[in-house]
Amino acid sequence: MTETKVFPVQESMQRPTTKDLAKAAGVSRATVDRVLNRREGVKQGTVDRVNRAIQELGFVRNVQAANLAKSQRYRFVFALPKSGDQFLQEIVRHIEESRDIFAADRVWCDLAHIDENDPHSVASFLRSLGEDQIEGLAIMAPETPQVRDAIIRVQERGIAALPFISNQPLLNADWVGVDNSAAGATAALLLGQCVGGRSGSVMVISESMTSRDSLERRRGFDQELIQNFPDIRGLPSLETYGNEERARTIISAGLNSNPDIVAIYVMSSEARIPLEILDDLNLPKSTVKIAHERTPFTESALRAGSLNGLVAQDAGHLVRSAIRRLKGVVDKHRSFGAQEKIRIEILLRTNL
Amino acid sequence: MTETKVFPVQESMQRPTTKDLAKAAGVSRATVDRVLNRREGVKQGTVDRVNRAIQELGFVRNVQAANLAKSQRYRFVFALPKSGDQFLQEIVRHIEESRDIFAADRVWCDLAHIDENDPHSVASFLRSLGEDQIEGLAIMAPETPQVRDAIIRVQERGIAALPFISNQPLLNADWVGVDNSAAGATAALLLGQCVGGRSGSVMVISESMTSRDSLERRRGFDQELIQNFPDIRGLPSLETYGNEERARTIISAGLNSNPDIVAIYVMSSEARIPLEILDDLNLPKSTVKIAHERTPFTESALRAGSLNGLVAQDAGHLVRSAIRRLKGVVDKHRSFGAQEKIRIEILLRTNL
DNA sequence: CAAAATATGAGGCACGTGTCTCAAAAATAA
DNA sequence: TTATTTTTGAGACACGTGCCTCATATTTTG
Repeated sequence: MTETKVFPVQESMQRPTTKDLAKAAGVSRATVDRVLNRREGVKQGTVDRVNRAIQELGFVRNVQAANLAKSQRYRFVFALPKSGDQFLQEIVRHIEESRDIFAADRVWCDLAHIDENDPHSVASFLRSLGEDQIEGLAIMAPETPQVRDAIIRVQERGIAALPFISNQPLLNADWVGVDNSAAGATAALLLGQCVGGRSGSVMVISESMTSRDSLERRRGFDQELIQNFPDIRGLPSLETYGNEERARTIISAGLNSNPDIVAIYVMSSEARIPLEILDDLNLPKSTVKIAHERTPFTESALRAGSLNGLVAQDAGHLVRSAIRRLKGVVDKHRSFGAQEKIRIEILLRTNL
Repeated sequence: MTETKVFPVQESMQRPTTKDLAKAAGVSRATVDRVLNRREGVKQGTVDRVNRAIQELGFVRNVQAANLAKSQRYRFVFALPKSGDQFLQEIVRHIEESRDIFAADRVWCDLAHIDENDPHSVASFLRSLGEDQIEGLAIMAPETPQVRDAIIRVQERGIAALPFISNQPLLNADWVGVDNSAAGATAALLLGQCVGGRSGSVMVISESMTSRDSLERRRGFDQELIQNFPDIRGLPSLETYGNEERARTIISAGLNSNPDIVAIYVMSSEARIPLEILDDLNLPKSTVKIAHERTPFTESALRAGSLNGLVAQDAGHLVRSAIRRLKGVVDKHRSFGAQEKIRIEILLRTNL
């Protein structure tokens, strides 16, 4: 049997224009324009007639033409913490890559470094953003009343604002990032599976436990461990504060005082320092190690077998998703829903 | 410290137009157009001058304006196998979702069902596609000389063609899908981890082993198992041919004749039938089960704990990536490289 | 009822590029 | 040199929408 299928062409695939709309609704193009762009001074009855015509014809505004007419540009700023761990460097790399990828879509991406631990300075940065300068903002900063309010005010000024990686839960807008509690649970499940029935305790290393993200991650981790791996006990989080000296001290101390450690969970996105320290301390080969985020370092550790698994969010997806969503907000797109959800990825040696 | 940053605005962020290009190169807009669109009859020296100006100004063609001028549309066809397993249904669902998402970009997606096991009919379908009907084609069909040639001829007719999910390796174009060998290896690694040191054999269930995809997956699976889990032995693949009766028979027979089975690997994307049969046969709870692809069925099986893990490719990403790539080819975009690579996902209960 | 306010229409220009045509200039051949 | 061919320029129109002005039609108010 021949599977020939003739595709509908020409007329039927020509999308209706505002002119068609005007004719169908029995109004002028000017009125159609007034309705489409929600201008004042149109009778409700007329608005309804136009909207009905939109429905019937399946009219979709030609965003390209509209952007052309408006000389619309998409100037976006990624506001990222100063501190330059490798994960952040990956993010920056992808932002720079995106510049080329989205250049054809009239998207500009700029970087701004903020002092994420100083809400005051972050807020003042946000205040400095005018809608004549940018159309959108993706911001990675810990949740703070001050910052949250500043973000709301940015939005009120007509700028699309999107929490990025760090959620701002009170801001019930959508955001780009993963569910940290689920990420922690995934780490626990993966870790538990690798431990494979042995019993003992897990060392948990974090840069700091002050942010909501860290706390959620830890909570998700503990819950999963308690429920499904009763033989594995999570130790209190060791906080390195990003300080290598301190990290070395507390990690050795932790190992000495807990001889039953069967696994180590490096919870923060800066995995390099703790992992390097652990390498120096030559642990038994059977000690399971799980970390977060894919960086050149964690990737090669995984390949070398000195790391069992990685729970990660795809830096490229994060960046591109943020751009597409900001663009969607500017274009007044409807629902972006699940399609842009960031997955919690599990990376093993075989699926890098 | 206040983190005020003033962003460069206006002129500097106005992308140069063809008019600017013409002025910079000291030629007319007509000549710029001739160079940009590779028309004949321009002296090499002039071409070089224009190209130099493009470099210097960092000119990027405004695709939106160009498309508007050309009334460019993107009519794409997804040619998919008739057989309607759940994974394929997911793909179809995402294609339909994409219609709305990409409508604003003037993208139409059509579906065509092909008889994937009849290369002759597939080729004749491909022959029927004219460049006046569609701009791009994503095709999921097993590799065959006949099909491969037909695809090449489709491309020669000026239609963007992209192997979709099923690779056509001899066609050294890029494609959208995952490395099946790595996917198999990942399944093995995950399975081995879950088995956790026990020894025994693995039942491998597949719909059929005729396609290259299946063979590669199996090969990747075996290699990983042999290298890293010497205590686990992979049994010969059981082929169901999509027939439930047959599946039931061979699975029970397999279980009876191999009492040391510690794990089951459902290799094909149609996991529902084998898994339902396995549920009926109440195996020991400790039997590890790994399958491929996320569908409503496998998802709930994972949630219920009757499945240990899933190795999947994100159906939504596959579809959207295919659309973006076809669009890229039509627009003569440069390199899409790694940014659109489809990941091999590991799904556990916690990261659904 | 007239006067004022509101609603709609007609038409034009702009956005950046593609695609024509026709004329002029430059290079090449005779 | 002149005749011919090749290369370039100038200009116009189109694409679909946004945005503006001004005039006319319709409704509301006093």
